[in-house]
Parts: sequence; C-alpha cells; structure tokens
Amino acid sequence: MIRKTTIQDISRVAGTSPSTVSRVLTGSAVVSPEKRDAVQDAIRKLNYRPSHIARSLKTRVTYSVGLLLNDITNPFYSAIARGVEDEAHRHGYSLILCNTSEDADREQLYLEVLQDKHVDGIILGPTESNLSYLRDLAQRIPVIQVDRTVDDIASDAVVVDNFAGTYEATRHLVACGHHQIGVVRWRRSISTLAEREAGVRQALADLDIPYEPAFTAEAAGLSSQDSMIAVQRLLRVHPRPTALIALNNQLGLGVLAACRQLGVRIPDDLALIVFDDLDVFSFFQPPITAIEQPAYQIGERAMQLLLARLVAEKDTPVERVMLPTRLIVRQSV
Amino acid sequence: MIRKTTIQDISRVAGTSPSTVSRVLTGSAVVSPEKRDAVQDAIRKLNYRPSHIARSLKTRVTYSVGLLLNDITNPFYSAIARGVEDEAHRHGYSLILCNTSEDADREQLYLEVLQDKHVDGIILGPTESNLSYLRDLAQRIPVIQVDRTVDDIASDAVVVDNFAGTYEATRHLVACGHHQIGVVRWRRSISTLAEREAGVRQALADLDIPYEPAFTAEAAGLSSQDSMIAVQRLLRVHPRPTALIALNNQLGLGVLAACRQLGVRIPDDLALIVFDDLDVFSFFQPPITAIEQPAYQIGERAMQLLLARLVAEKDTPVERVMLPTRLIVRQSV
DNA sequence: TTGTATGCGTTATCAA
DNA sequence: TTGATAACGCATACAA
Repeated sequence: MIRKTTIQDISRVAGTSPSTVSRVLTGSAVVSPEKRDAVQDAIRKLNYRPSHIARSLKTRVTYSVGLLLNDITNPFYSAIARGVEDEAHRHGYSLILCNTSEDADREQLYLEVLQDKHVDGIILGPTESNLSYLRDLAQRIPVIQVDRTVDDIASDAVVVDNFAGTYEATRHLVACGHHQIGVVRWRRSISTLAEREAGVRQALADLDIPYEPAFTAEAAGLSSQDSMIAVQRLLRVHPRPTALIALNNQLGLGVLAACRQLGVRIPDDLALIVFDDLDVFSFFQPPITAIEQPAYQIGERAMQLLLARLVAEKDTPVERVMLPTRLIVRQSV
Repeated sequence: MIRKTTIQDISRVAGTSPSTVSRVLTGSAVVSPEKRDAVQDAIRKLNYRPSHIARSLKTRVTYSVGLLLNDITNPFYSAIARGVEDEAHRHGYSLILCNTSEDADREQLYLEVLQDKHVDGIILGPTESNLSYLRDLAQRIPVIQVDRTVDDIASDAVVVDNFAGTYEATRHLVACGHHQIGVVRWRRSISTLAEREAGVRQALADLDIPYEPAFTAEAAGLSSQDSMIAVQRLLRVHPRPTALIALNNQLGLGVLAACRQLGVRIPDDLALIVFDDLDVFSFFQPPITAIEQPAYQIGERAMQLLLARLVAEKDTPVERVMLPTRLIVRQSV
C-alpha cells in the first residue's frame, strides 16, 4: 500500500510546522488566517485524513464504544443496537458489536479485547457470571447496563419496568376471567426475568388469587424445543392453567409452537401474553397480546448516558433510567 | 485514570529489555526460556495487557473490520451480521457496526471513518450511489460486498441466487394455477431486486405466459404505508393479479398489511410469496410461502472471504460466491 | 502566533 | 539471543 500522507506532508506543502497543522485540525489554538488557509489547501490537495490510531494513542480517546448483547438476531436486541448506533453516530462515535450468546466466557473475552482496544465506554446486557470482573471494570471505564442489571455494579443503567409490565398483564388476565395463571420462565438469576415473575405474583397476591407453583414452567433453554417441553409438562397438570405469561419473546414463540403441536387453541383453550412485543405479532393467528418494551429508546438512552458520563465530573452519582412498558391488547386472551 | 502498565514496566521487573518483552509477546523471535519465564511472570504479576492502539500504529493492522448494512433491525441483515460476527470472533477480529439506512451520504461518511480508524477490511451491502468512491476504496483496502453488488467494483462478494429464487417461485405459482402474477417491487437499481424481478419475467416467458406491466407495483419506500399504497393501486386494476410476489420481507409485510386493511383474503382472493423467509411466517394466518435465503451463511462466508483476502497475494482474482435459495411452501398460495 | 522537542506504547532494525 | 534506538502519526508543553 502507498504510504499514507501525514501531518508532516501537509506541513511541508503548506510551508508551516506540523504543530500548526495539528492546531488547525483540532482547533486547539488560534492560527493566523493565512496559515490556516494554506494548511486547509494542502489538506484538500493531498486528500489528507488524520489517523485515528495515532491520535488515539496520544489522546487516549478512541471515539468508539463496545456494545455487548446477547444476540443481535433477537429483534429486541437488534432494536436496542439500532438505538445505540444512531445516537452514537450522531455524536461521531462508532460501535463495536459483540454477541455474547449468554456465554460468560465469551463476554469476558470481549470485555478484555474492548479494553485492549481502548474503547471509551461499554454498553452491555450482562450475563450473570462475571460479577467481580464487571465490578472493577466499571471503576476503570464507563459502563452502562441495558435491559438487565447485575447486583452491586456501580454503573449507569437503562432498564424497563418489568414488574409493572407483568403486573398489569396479570390484572388484565384476571379481568378477562382467568384465575389459573401460569408463567413460562427461564433462568431466575436474570434480573429481568425475576422482576417479571415477581410482577405476576404480586398482582395475584393483591387480587387474593392463590399462586400455584405447578403452573410455572421453567424452560431448560431458549430454543423452541426447550419451551415446548416446558409447556407440554405444564399442560399435563390438572387442573391446568387457563392462561400463560411467557417471560420473553423466545419463550413466547416456544409456547406458540408447543400449542400448535399439541393442538391447544389460543385463546380458547389457553390465553397467552408475551413479554416483549414483536411487530409481526399482529399477523399471527390469533394476534398476540404482548407487553411492549421501548427497545430502541433503551439503546438511545443508554448511549446518551454514556456520552454524559464521558464528560461528567469524577464522582457524579450513577443514574438508573427506568422506561415504561405498555400492554398491547390483541386477541390471544 | 491510573497509568496503564506498559511494556517498559514489564521489562523493568523482568530484568530485561522492552524488545525482549515484545518478542515474547508476539513470538516474533526466539527468546531464552529464562527470560521468557521472567517476562511471563511479570506480565501476570502486573496484570499487563498490550495496547492494541500502539500496536496498530506500528503494525498497521487493527484486527477490526467494518460492517455496513442497511438496517440491523431487519432480520435478514441481523442474521448476516451475526454470521459475520461469529466468524470474526473465531479469528480474533472485532466488528464495527454501521447502519446505512439506504442513505448514500451516511454510507460514505462511515466509509471514511472506517478508513480513518484503519480497519483491515470492510463488508458491506452497498447503496447504489457511491460507485466511484467504492471503486477506488476497493483498490486500497479489502472490500467484500454482501447481499447486493454494485457494478464494476472489483471486490469479492457473497450473494444469493435471486434469479433462481423467484424463477422457482413463479413456476410454483403457475403450477398452482395462477397466470396473473404481479410483483411488488422497490428500486430497480438495487441489484437484488432487479434480479428477482428478472427471475419472475423469465419464468413467465418460459411458460408462455404474457407479462402484464399493470401487475407490477412499485412501492415509494419500504414502510408498510408505502407498500400499502402500491398494493391498493395494484388491486384496483381489472383484471387483477391473482398472485403476488413481494421482492423482500418489508414489501411482503406491506402486502399483508394492505390485504388485511382491504379485506383481501389470502390465499383465497390473492396468493402471496415473499422473498426472504422470516422464521415467524409459520405463525401467520395463513402461514406464508416464502423464498428462504441463507442469511447467516452469507455473513459467515463474507468474513471468510475477507480473511482469505487479508493473506492473499497481491492480485489474487476476485471471488464471487453465490448461495442458493429455497422455496418454503406453506399456505399463502 | 508559531515552531521545536518530546512522548503516547509498541514493533522493527541494527549491531553487538 | 539480546539490547539500543528509531519510527509509527499525532498532540502538546514549552520556548520563542
């Protein structure tokens, strides 16, 4: 490859010193109009572009941020990513995308690489496992948690009111006549899922409806297969639940698949509410009632918090943003 | 922030020179076992991690690649991204994610930044507009086109056999008794869409079925609204098409929305095939017949091509990979 | 306002 | 096999 043109080259043709070139580049000091013009001409003529690498080495800022998400393929996460990216782009930041796949080792590896690459900050939906690592990472570099949070990490965070989401959904089910309400859940160690389950229980308690442990199905994983098995088990109990709340979109799809396979009709045989609304739910048969999360805004807001953190005083207190959910009533209840 | 520990620090505690430390780090030369151990001990003790920035400045390689896609929010693109990312991760590369939003200016801006950041290569689904810019970008740095290609750019590419996809779909429609087949398209300047349309026409021609221009609807944009308008127009002609092929998933969703609004029943009033299968199509009513693209593999393969290109001889000929599509027959026809 | 000199943390060249 | 030394491209402290 041809040698890149550098600040030296510019200074040479502009008849000035490298530092002056740097000054017009960064605007860090006043430069006389003549020199400035000369430099700018030279820049144009040589088609010069400053090296971010060199600049970063010197200034220690990279204008890039790491984004660690479970799986960009999940519409919820891709919407978050889009929100982050748009906001980052508006402010001249680039995004390094990492899929953790709910794998703690992979997460930690990424976290290390991101530091090696000296990102200015990290936005992540944490797995539950790298607690102590995360904790001291957050001391050294701005970390924003999104979607989920993990205990005791002093970091900004953007989450959703999971509890209120399922609380409202549960009341809706009850209002529709359901008293035997089941939950399809996954790992309770994940903050979001725990909060959602708590919302259901509280609503039930407030309504004086006994909580029936047998109505809770725990999927072994997030594959359709896993949910299917869990749901099958659930539907074998007698009496069986008349309504189900699936705690995330994958679980919801699993329930749907299971019902189809078992010939369970929704909503006639079983009502269903899914946490996290997919925009295609309205095309389903029946259209699925769901709890909508403002995914894009989560991402956008997270990036805003990060930007704020980057210019904040040393010990500005941590900020936790909680966004509301919304129950989208369709016809699966 | 505390000063980062450097190679100097290591050399000091290991009782050796910085160059020797560098040598054990990179394995670029043989180092005596004693020195090697001393260095490794020091590294562990000081918790040292090399600065990628400094390294990149020197070596001119960054182990990062840019990925420019229309919109990560579209399941087709997010699957590509996932494929790229997984493969990149396996080889120690990170991904800089950019959403172009079909906006040429934004694309060019990203392209410039990526160069400024000195990425090792770029994978992109190009907009049609930065032709000349792209052309000489591809001379300077490895570029892999995915999904779409743009004329005359000497770059590797991974695409799908769009033509065959719609060709087969069209024959399927005809086999099901449809002779009045319409197409819902968008910009014909996009290679994929043009090829897909050509597939339909060729199939029709081969079957001696006249092509009816009035059966083609051009959406003004990709919003549901846009498709809706286009479809409404289409359904007003007499005689009207009995079957439609939507040239991408967004257009397909638009058709569906339009039909719902207009009370057009699928497949009774109108058959539909969508190019690009969404995994939720099986939950729709009716389940949608679609042309599946191996999105994940597109991404994975693209990253593989890039890796190969990075170690290839100067003028290794360009490689164009074409992956097959598959017609998934469900019940919308 | 401008220029010189130095350093950011590495790797690479060269001599020993 | 090892160590000085220079260089990567830039920003900045300091001197002028």
